[in-house]
Amino acid sequence: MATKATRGNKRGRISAPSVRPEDEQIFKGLSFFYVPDNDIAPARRLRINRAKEFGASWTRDLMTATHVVVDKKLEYKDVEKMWPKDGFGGRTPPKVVTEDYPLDCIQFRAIVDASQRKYLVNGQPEVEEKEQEKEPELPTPAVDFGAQAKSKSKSKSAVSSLPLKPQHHNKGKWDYVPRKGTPSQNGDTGIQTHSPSKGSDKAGHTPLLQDELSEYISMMQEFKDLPLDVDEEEDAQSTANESDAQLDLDHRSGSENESQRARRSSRRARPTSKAIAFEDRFACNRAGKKDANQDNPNARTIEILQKMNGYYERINDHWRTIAYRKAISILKQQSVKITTEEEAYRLPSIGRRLAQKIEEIVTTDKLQRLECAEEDPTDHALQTFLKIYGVGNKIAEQWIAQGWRTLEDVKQHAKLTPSQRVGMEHYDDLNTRIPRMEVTALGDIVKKAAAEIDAAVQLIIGGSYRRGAESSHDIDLIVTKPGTESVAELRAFLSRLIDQLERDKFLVARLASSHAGGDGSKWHGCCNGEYRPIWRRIDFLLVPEAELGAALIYFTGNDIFNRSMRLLASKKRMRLNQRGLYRDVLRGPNRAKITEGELVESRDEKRIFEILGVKWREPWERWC
DNA sequence: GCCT
DNA sequence: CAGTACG
DNA sequence: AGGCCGTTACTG
Repeated sequence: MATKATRGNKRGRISAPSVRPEDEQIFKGLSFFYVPDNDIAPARRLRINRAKEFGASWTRDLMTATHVVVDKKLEYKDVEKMWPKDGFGGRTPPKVVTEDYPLDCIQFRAIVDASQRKYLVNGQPEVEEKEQEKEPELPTPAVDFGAQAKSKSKSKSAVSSLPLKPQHHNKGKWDYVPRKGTPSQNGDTGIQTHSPSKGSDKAGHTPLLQDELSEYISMMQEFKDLPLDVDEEEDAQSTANESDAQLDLDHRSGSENESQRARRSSRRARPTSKAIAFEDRFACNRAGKKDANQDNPNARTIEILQKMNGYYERINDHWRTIAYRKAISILKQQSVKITTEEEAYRLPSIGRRLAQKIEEIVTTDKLQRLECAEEDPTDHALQTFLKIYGVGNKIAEQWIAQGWRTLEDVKQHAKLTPSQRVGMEHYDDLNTRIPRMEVTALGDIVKKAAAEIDAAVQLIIGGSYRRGAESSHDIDLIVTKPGTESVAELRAFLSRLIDQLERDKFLVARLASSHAGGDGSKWHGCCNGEYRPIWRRIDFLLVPEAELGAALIYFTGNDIFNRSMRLLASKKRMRLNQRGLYRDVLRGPNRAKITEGELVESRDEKRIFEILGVKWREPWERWC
């Protein structure tokens, strides 16, 4: 719409600049000196006029210019030679920029930073700047663990070496529920025994790189081999599964669409410099930690994209949310600031649109789309409503459609479920974060009560606490006991524990509890805080020891980490959930049953990582 | 929004 | 069943 | 065109 004015001239001759409304006069007070100093070429004449539309004046006198706008085909020395020998007489010399500069300003309706690298004229020395390598032309050769870019064809990772499932269709359910317990005692648990590539050379050679987890895998590999001079990354995983039998399907030739892959440069640093390697190790090492954020060079970009993501979440634009999440995840792993669209576009999970947004953020320090979104008057109400426990998009939307905008409106008019009522009445409490120390203390209270009921029961605090968070949104407790093989063996205990804690006035509300007799395994509710009468969210998860590993992965998270693990598993024709890691079964049209042998591992957290081909990561390294 |  | 919540 | 985590678990 903003371009309408010029559009009118489109096929006619270039007319005099129309004047833009006041608030678009971004160039007011600036005068541009163009190099070359003419407007003969229609294209640049158009650009000059366009700058005028936005308030610039076109000067033919270098001495009065605030900016020197240089044709991209010219060199800096062409500009330099017109520089007055006796200087500018005390006034600040004009800034030298390429012709992109005014265009960007216009596009973003703002005066952007003229000193950015992308506006440097050919041959123009950089002002200062330190890091930020120039990156001549070609992006660095990809060194993704797909590693096709390497001349050696040896590099493979276990990750890509298992046969990949094209997709997992079959939304139907099975009729059989596999039994508990991991057959880990039968040394055969290894998947490898079953990894006969089925001769499906074609099926199993895609180096999946698209999901979040694989990004981390690649990082971990980078980390791993950085002390060496980065020979190859392959044996990174060989330890992960002695299943090197599967290497047989590793001979994927260059068959695959490497061109496609090659487009995307790896975020792996080239091993050219130890300094770089070290830096990257540092970044990668911290990428998985919770505090990897603040000094990330892309922190501001991430911040804004996260806001945008939050908006789409509220809007319930599910798939867009996923795209943003992936992009943010990738961005967090970058050790270098991503400045331009092209730079961003090279990264996996970042397409044209996000790349453009990233550039806009970097150049203008904001995102128009976001500001626009935040102006939506209903958005504030949406944010408020969604923080009520038990209220999701549907309800929130309905309420807003009713015209309600505040909690007061809801309180007066809405019909609430019991859970939502708790969420309403303790809105502030439940949206207050819990300091780590308090989580510890509350956990101790529960542990003490539990010990009096059954000394053998173990309680493990999971969630963000286990990841080392300084504060948590709730308290996640895994309830397990040595020797147990099914949830049923723990249910009686939980029942007694809950009763006791309610008598103690520790537990104050139930939100979602498995009804006795059922086969439930979780209990959600509220407890009193450590000191003040403040309510805290608390979750119990019943876990037989036989499933502890899988449950720990689930309950430790974070959510994105879990989803990537599960996605990765599915690509390998396996399934991961809170009960265990399973190998997928070939299901007939009528959903043939799963046989018991399908459970691969559930007891040992590390084994699940291994079998999945993921290098072990400590809980605090699971921040995505 | 991105990817296959 | 849809909706919500859990990591 | 169709997938994007989980035959998740719980509520009404």
